[in-house]
Amino acid sequence: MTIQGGMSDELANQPDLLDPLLDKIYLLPALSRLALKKYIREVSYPKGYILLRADKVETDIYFIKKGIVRAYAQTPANEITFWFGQEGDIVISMKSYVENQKGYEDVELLDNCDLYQLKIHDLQQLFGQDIHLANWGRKLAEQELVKTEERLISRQFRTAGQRYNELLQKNPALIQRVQLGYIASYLGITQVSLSRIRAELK
Amino acid sequence: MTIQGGMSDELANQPDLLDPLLDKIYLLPALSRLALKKYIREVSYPKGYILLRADKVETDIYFIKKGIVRAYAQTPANEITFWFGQEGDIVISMKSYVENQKGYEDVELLDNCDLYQLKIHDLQQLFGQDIHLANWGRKLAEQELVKTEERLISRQFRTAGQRYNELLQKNPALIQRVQLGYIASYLGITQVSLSRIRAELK
DNA sequence: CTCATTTTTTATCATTTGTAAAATTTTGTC
DNA sequence: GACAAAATTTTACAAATGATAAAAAATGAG
Repeated sequence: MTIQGGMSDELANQPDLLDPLLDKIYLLPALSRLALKKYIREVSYPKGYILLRADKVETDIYFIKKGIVRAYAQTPANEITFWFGQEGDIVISMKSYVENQKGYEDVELLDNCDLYQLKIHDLQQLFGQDIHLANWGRKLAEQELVKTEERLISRQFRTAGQRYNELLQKNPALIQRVQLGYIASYLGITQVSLSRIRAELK
Repeated sequence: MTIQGGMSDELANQPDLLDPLLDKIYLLPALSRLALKKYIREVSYPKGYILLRADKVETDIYFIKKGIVRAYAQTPANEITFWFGQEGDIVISMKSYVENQKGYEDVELLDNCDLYQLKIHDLQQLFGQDIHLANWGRKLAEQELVKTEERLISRQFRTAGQRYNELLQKNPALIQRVQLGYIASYLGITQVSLSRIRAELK
């Protein structure tokens, strides 16, 4: 079986991790899914690569096939990490995607990463043409919205110590994969404070 | 001129504040907008009324025509206000809307309020039928997402004092309309701390 | 394996923020 | 306008967090 269209051989030939990723958002009819996949290509970048830049209107969004990334913002005083992305997560500059404006964040690869790349422009064209893809895009935004709301609530309702424990429970792998300085920043405390919290747990 | 369909006379007869509210999200073709408005009705509730409840899967969403509301969550220790809504804002339990699950929040009316009410079920039906409404729903989620992200960033990047000043500048009316205890909670500090911040500004 | 570099922890002190209680101001009702 | 209730500010003290520096541990290159 061959798949027609602009899809790369690379993408067509390997066991497909993309389909479940797309369907997790919203179950698409086969034709709509194919139409979308025509515009998706796979890319790899090395550890340390800056995938998105705060001073730029980004033109692409990414799905993480393999690897881990962090989003951070530069402030006059220091640098604040406010998001980690792992396998299955979506990397978007929301400001670019929604408002065509510069975002807040740089996104840095903390590992060598394999990514699925998709042009925002192509996606928006599809939204106007295919009701299933329009609803897929709706669910994409809605699911990110719930996740973002959960992060906001966690931050507003829980102390840094509680949030660290929450992270330990829900995502123990993250703490193995990411250095504690970034995690402290993510929790909104200094690395010294995080050390104190960790010391209390022993 | 008469408008056919299920729209109430009340809604049809008054100067329409609803159209601009709907179009601000995403400019709809006339037919799609009419299809949507058929399911929207206007309701009023008094100050103190609890519009959404944390322990309930909510079935409706609301647009605020007139008035001001707050969302808060009950914690074992106390009550945390984490959102204010005013004219033009949308009141949704995102967990109910997106995942059909209980949310975190009660929403209390801080004034007598006029609201536009819309059943989530009806809206979701429309999303499957009309690509323009599907894209309207997409933009609704996307715009709320950017707003939520901005609240998260504000909270993570700025001190309570900075955030109070930001609020003073961007939304001075809010501070007039809402008691400071709620605003302190919203800023993530005690009322005593907020008093200290306000005292320093004089 | 060893050394240099980076990351994490520990210790000390200064600052900020919270808690509790009292004093003051504002609001709403009769 | 006077009173009661609610909201806000002030004060004093306690607890938590940050800044800085130094020690310890972990990581990585040769």
